[in-house]
Amino acid sequence: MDQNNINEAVLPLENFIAYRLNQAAEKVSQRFAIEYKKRHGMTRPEWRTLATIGQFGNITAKQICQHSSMHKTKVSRAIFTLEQRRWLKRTVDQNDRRVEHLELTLQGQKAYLELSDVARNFQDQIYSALGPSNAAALETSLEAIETLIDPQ
Amino acid sequence: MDQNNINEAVLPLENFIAYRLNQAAEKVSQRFAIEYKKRHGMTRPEWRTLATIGQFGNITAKQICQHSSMHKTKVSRAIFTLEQRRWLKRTVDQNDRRVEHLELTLQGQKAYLELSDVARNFQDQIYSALGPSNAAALETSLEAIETLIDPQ
DNA sequence: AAAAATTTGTTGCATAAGTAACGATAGACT
DNA sequence: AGTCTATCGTTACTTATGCAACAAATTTTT
Repeated sequence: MDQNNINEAVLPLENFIAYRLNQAAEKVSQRFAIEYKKRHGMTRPEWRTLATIGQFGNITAKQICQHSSMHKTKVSRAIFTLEQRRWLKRTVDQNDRRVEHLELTLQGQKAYLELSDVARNFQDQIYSALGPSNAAALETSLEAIETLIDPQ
Repeated sequence: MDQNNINEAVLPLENFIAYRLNQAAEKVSQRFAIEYKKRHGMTRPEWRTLATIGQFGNITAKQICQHSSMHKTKVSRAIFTLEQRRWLKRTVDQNDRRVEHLELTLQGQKAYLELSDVARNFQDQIYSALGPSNAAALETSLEAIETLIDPQ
C-alpha cells in the first residue's frame, strides 16, 4: 500500500486537524460513554442534559441548548426520556407559560452525583496518564481553540 | 440561573475533557464540512473515503476502515456514492475475489486535489489564528492523546 | 476432499439525528 | 381589540448510523 506521491500538495488525513480532533474526541467520549451506558442505559444527549440540569439546579430546555450546544430536538427528547425515568420534573413558568423549568428529582440527583464522580475520576485518569506537561498543553490548546471558535 | 453549589464534587460540563474535545472537534469539522458540502454535496464519510483513497492511490474498503477508523457500513456506502458519481473505480482482486481494489478516476482525483488544497488552507488558517505557541501545544497534546488512545 | 470457520463487503432492520412545520403563548404594531 | 411577528418546546418526516445477518470467497481443520 504505497503512498501516492504524484502530488506533494496532498494532506494526509492523519495530519488533518479536523480529523485528528474528531478521533481524539470520539475515542475519549466513547470510553466514558461505556460508563453511563452500562450503568443506566443512557445516551450521550441524556447524559449531557442530566449533567447540565444537575449543574444549574433549575434551568429551561432553551438554556440547556445554549449551554451544551445541543440541538433543541435532541434536548427535547432527552428531557422526555429523563422525565419518564422520573429523574426530572417540569414546572411551567407562571409568567410565560411557554417556558418550563426543569429540576432533578432525588433519584436524578443521585444519578447525577454518581456519574459526575465517575467523570471526575475518568478525567483524573486521563490527566495522570498524559502527565503534567502534556495535560498543560492540552489545557492551553483547548482554551485557544475555544476562544477561536466562540470568541466571547 | 445560579450554579448549584450544594455539592462541590460536581464537574461542570464545560470543564469535562470529553465534552470539550467534542465541542472543539465538532465546531472545527463543521466549518470544514461547509466546504465539501457546498462544493460537491458530500458527507463526512464520503470526504474521508475520498481523502483516504486519494492519499494511498490504490486501497481496499477494509484498509480504508482501518486507516480512517470508520465503520465498514459507512465506508461501504461512501464507496457506493463515490462510484455513482464516477469518482472511483473498483477492480476485483484476481488472487482473492472477495477483495476490491479502489482507485480514483480523473474526476475523483481532481475533486480530491481541490479539497485537499482547501483542507491545507483551512489548517493553515487555524494554525496561524492560534499562533505558534498554541499550535505547538495543540500538536503536543494531540500526539499525547493519540498515543494514549492507540498505543501503537 | 468435505466440513467448519474466517474474511470481505453488502444489506435489512432498528435507532438516532436534523429539518421544517407545528401548536401554544407572548409581545409588538396599527 | 386585532393583526402580525417572534419565541418555546414538540413532532412528523427524512436522512444517517450501526448492529446483525448475509452471500460469496477463502482458509483451516478433520
